[in-house]
Amino acid sequence: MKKDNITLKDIARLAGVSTATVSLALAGDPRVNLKTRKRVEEIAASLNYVPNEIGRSLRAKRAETVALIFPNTPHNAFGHPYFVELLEGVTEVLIQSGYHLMLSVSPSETEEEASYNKIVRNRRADGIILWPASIKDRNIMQIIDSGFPLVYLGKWHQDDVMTVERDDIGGAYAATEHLIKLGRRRIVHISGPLDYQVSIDRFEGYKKALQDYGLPYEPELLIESDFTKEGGIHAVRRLTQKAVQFDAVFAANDRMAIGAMRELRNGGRSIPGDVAVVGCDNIELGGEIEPSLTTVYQPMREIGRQAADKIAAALSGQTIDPLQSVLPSTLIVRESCGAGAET
Amino acid sequence: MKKDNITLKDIARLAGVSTATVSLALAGDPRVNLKTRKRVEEIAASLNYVPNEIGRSLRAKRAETVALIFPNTPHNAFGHPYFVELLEGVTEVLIQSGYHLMLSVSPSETEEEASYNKIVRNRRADGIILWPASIKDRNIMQIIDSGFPLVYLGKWHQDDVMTVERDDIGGAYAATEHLIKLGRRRIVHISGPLDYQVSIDRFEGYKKALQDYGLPYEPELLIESDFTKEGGIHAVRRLTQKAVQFDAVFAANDRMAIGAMRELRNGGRSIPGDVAVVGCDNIELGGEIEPSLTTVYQPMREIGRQAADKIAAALSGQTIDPLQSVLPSTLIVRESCGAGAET
DNA sequence: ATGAAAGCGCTAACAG
DNA sequence: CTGTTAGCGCTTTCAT
Repeated sequence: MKKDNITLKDIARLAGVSTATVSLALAGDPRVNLKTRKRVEEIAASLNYVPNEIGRSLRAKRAETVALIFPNTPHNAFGHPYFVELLEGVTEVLIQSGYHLMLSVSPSETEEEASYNKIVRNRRADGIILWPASIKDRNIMQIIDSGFPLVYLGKWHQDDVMTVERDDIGGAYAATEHLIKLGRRRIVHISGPLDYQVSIDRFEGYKKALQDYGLPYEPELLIESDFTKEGGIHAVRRLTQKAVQFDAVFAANDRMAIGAMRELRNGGRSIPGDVAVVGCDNIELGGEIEPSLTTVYQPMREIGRQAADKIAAALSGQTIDPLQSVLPSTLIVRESCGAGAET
Repeated sequence: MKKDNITLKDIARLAGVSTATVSLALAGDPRVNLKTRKRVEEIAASLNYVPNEIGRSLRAKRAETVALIFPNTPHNAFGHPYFVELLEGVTEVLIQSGYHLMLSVSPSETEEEASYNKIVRNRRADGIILWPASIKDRNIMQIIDSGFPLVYLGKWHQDDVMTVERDDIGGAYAATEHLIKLGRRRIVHISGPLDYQVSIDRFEGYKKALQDYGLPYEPELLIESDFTKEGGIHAVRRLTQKAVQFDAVFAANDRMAIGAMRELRNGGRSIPGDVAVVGCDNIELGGEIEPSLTTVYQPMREIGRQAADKIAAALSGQTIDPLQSVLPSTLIVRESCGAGAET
């Protein structure tokens, strides 16, 4: 059972040299005689030696590990449509750069402080990629102030902090603009909870497009919801109750858009004939339903890649290319907006 | 910038005691005077002391970390429908038990050996939860033989190895039985690649149900495919080309089932009227399409929980409840099978 | 070209 | 009750 692992000492003994020499030899240091090196390497290989990284880490004061911190809030569980793609991008780069990935779920907001603090100070990770839970996050300030390497996935108000962002404002703008260009004039926006940065930004993009095209923003056209399909359904019900007139819906995510579509059709309205609908996120479902959902695609995989790139570069002391990046969104035009295009 | 962290030594100096005393005091050891303990605790708190876990790990020879190893093969990327749920279950328990989670993507099969070996021996993790890439995996044997704590997510041929399994055979059996009870007699099975255990098992369950109900297994009713929607489409095309008669389809996953449905309707066949369809996995999409997809649900979150439970128990030296668990599948009856029930 | 020794931060056995 | 000491596995001067 569970025999102890081979250490440098074992190899040193067998090779008849000191541990220091073994260490140097295995590191390929030119100072050590070729013959000794060969011998050491052979013995190491035959014993199936794998360095104990804990020892190495303690010595080097580096864990060769990056922590990906993801909040565990109702709107940001792992089931979040972006999570998997982001993770793919992050692992792809991290593995290639030789870092381990520690996945940390940030717990309830009350315990967040202790949690962040631990991750930062217990030296288990050399750097952090952080998906922010909410905008009001004092604890993040602490990490940043401590100088701990961090990539923040979102907007941050200091320009010396590494960030990788999706362009939520631009995406929402494009979606709204698209509807306007198709001749829609009374465009409802079903937003997420407005204490989330993502909700605020998508709302912002919506308003900006209206304004740029000379349409008034009317508060009755804004329905604040919760990112769920049911939320989309209820949003449409509220509009119907209040007898609000509208010919288009831009929902801040696909699930709400799909809920809205369902309820609209239940109410006898055709899509896109009576009401054009555009969502956000490009979840798989959107491409399969009838009519298929026009939506905004955010390159989360690439965001993950760039975040990992930045943290890896920072950890190896390189200067970071652009410290902050915003990645463009793409409008995916399908049937629900009535543009007649297919994807 | 990045000031060095507080260590025991710092506290010891400030408190005027030795590091050993500080260590004991913070561990709440009763041997240390209450007054000194209080003082030490205060100083530690005021300095915001967080133990360096690397040092602790080296000493304790434990990393307090569990690695989740997930293969990076075409059929098992993070986008796999089960991955997120599994991950949720695993993190839920692991966090509660105080373990860190290291996420390891096992690379190309050629490099697998080196990779496993490293994870096992470099002491970065104390235990492994392993999602097997394929059935022919010599390397896993090595880990098991070495006595390294491992939970294998699937079937394993030695009963002293910890496993948590979903019941693929039972799930497939239930799906097929359901179709038979609905009066279907010529049931096609669209399988996954038959060098995957999951494909073999689901095929097995299918055959078993046929046999139990006195229906012959006919090789022309088996189409081996690849778990993709396109695979489902092509499977139906092949059946049509060969003019095979059938009144039901049991697909080994939902994506193939959905592809099959699409192609069947393109060919003018109604669902479930002409052909009843049942899938496997319970992906979100299945509940939304028209007609909604009857499918087999596997409790992956619970599997993740139990796997984490087992590894945590093993690491704390407890005896494991049942060493091996098989979790039951549930048939989710919707519209595509024609049972008239709704979910 | 190699070895001896120190030390990363922590804990545990043993003294005092 | 507290301090001393040693050592986990590794790397890195500094001697030799």
